Amino acid sequence: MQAIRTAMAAMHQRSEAIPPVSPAVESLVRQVIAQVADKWTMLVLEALEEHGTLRFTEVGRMVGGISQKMLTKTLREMERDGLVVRTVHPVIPPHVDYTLTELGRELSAAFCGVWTWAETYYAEVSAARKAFREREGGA
Amino acid sequence: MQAIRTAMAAMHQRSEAIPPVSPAVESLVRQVIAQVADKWTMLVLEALEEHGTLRFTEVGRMVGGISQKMLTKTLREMERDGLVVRTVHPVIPPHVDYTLTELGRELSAAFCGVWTWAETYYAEVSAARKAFREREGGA
DNA sequence: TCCGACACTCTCCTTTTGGTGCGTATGGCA
DNA sequence: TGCCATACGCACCAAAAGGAGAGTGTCGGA
Repeated sequence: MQAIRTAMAAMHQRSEAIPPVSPAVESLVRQVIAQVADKWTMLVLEALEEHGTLRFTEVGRMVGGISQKMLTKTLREMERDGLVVRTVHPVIPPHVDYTLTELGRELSAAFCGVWTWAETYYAEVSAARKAFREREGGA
Repeated sequence: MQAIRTAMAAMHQRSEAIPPVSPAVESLVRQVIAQVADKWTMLVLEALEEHGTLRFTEVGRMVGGISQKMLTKTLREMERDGLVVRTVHPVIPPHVDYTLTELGRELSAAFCGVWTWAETYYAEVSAARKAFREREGGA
């Protein structure tokens, strides 16, 4: 069934779906979106937005339920993408601070709408899931 | 290093980081966010918002670069969560339509800010990545 | 004296994600 | 007669995500 893929690719190259922006920009935007539309990124963003500068373990506490591995990775990626600044204080028990950049704060503001949506409609999503289960799943 | 995890869990249970909302709601909201903050979900949402009602292959074309498996899965989850309506026309070459619900349109609107952010700042993200590479990576 | 704390890194392991390709039902078209 | 198109489900497989736990280096406190 690669016919569908071929058709997709062809259509995509001809960019029928996206007339206003160039394919290159589209691709970059999608890359950024895919990177940024991540659960942990969103959560860390929220934590830093709400509490300002935090150190490693504090971010972990605020986010809750994240492993150090994922925390390190997420923070590194956010630093790479210019969303946070990482400040290392070369003292003997290590001390590292993380702060949102302007870019990070902007993104946080943009995600605010999604948070609001989730808080506003999570009950409806639950209801929809229940209805779906009863319609297709259990019955 | 499960000390950190234990501390996190304890803190989280005591919900020091999230005073305004109850932990149960928080958990649900996070679940919804995690579900919805997905690359394909965002892309499908965009496609349906922009083009209205589409059928399976059309969604695939609009999104671009998605396999049928992921398309099916994403669409099913969105249907389950009440974001799209799936209408099956029982004709012999199968015909299935997908349309956003009001909930879906609201979410799409909420994500609009993130899209705008990405379009506005993708160049800065690229620059930040380049700088980071030069700082830590290659040099 | 010896453990804990910080901010990681590294290894091992399981789970999830995602791709490819095959099957399917059948009316319409060649 | 026989192949195509639609919207999938299913099986198999590779790759990536993600968690658990151990190691690190030094210093201050018990």
